[in-house]
Amino acid sequence: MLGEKLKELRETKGFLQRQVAAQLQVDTAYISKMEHNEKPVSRNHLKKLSKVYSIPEAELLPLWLADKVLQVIEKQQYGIEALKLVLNKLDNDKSKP
Amino acid sequence: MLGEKLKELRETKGFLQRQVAAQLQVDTAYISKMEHNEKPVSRNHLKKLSKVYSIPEAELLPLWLADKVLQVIEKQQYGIEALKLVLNKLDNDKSKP
DNA sequence: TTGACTTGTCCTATAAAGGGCAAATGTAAA
DNA sequence: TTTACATTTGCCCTTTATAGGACAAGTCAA
Repeated sequence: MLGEKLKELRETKGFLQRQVAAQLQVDTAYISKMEHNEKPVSRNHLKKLSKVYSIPEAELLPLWLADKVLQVIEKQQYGIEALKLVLNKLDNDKSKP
Repeated sequence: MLGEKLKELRETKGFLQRQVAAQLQVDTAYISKMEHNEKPVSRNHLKKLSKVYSIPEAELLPLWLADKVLQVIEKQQYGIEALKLVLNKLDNDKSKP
């Protein structure tokens, strides 16, 4: 999910991977993999990316987290049930902290 | 979430941690930690536990997965948003596989 | 051809899993 | 009020997995 967003941002801003790579001080292959969800994006890179693309980090963070969740449940049975359990629990914990 | 369930199961079956520990071939401290969510439960142990307590693994798996998800989003902002994004994506992917 | 991007392979460092041991604490009964 | 288990907690250790990243070679479009 994050990958697509990053690619889209880069393209609408008209940047080349080479340019973004320079800002993060990595090579272009690394950027390519981020945009294809083949490498996780570190919190640190996420922050830099939000600067490079001039958007609030808050716009990327949910996607970033979602990818991490996705990776936990992918190829696993009961993923949806698990997510619902978690949502319920969070809801529940909120009312009595 | 899983910990509480394991403890409850053990108690209603009237087992001691020592007995369960023997079945899994670990020490009682390890069982205690599982029941307090202080150590993750491996898939393998989960399977054994389902046998020890004579319940289908399917009764434990969602809780087990939920704990893993929880651990990803805990102490993180936008956890709920992320979960909702994931649920949407899964829903979406289902319709066009 | 050249420049942009992708893909595969490899390496290293760090973090987490899996687990033991000892000491502390809880608890019931003699 | 000791004794005897059951459980919990803290600390330690080793192994495995993953993150983070480089590099080379491949593909794709103009």
